[in-house]
Amino acid sequence: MESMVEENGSAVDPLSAGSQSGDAAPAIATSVQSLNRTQQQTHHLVASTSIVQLTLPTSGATQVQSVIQPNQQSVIQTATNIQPVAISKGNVILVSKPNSVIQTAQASLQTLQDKNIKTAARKEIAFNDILLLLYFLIIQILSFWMQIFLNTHGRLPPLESSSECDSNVDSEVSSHSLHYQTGWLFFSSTYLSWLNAATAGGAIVQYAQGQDTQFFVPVSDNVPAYTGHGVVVEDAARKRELRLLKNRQAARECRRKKKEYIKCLENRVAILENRNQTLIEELKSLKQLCEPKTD
DNA sequence: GGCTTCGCCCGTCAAGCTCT
DNA sequence: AGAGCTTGACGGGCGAAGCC
Repeated sequence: MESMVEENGSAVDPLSAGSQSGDAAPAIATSVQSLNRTQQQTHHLVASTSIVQLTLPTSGATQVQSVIQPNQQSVIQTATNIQPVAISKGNVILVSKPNSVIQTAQASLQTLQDKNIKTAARKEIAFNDILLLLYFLIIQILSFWMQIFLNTHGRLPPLESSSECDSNVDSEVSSHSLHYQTGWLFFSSTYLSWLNAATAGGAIVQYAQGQDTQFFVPVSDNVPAYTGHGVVVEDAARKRELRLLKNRQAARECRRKKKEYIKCLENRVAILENRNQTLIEELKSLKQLCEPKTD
């Protein structure tokens, strides 16, 4: 991943560069230097959402500076009171250096923390989207298969062990022209507890233990279209759900990138305004120096 | 307290673009 | 050509702030 940290005022366009590679994340203009420079360590810079996030070595102090570097032939001089900041792995950089172009107001600390919480919550929502889709598919398949079984047997499928089940269900299913693929998920009416566990970020799959009505649900990587009694059940709904899910995630990512881009532009504005002001002041001082003394 | 407005975020649709 | 991706546009939900 390429880092998109601005250095010396040259900004990187997060949309033009980041969107191409797909994994590059833009960062707010903040250059990072390790005090342990001799080791030539490459620090991994990640900017999820709008927050500069660094993945740094666990040891060693890290110095955070503004885009204005010291010892440079620039009209903008760096303040000398740079405070080394020890950064633990995965922490968020908050620039708070006096006289820096980039100032992190104290009030924005809370904002960043809130955004962290919101970002985490949205990631969980995205994860739950997948689980809900999975749940939706399972319920759909389950309902259809149960209906077929009920129509032909007048009862629910019996309680059977999973090892016996494969062949039994196979014959039942094939006799009813129910095409299915590999993988049988042992399913029961206790699936709600499984769902709760899954949506809570816990277990992915829990098999029921058979104290109540149990049945089997065909599950495959590609949920097939079923043919029962000559009626072809299209998987258009499944495709639509998948498309909506992907577009939902794409929209989130698009908005995130746009916000990053806007923040980057705002930062460039701040830098250029500061530089402009400094140049004006330097021009004034030079004019005063060049003016002939009149006294 | 109830209402209106505003800002923000989200999901969805559709059009354009890219890739295979 | 078609599938998939990206993004602008639109509408809805929700919370905060202001007004009565």
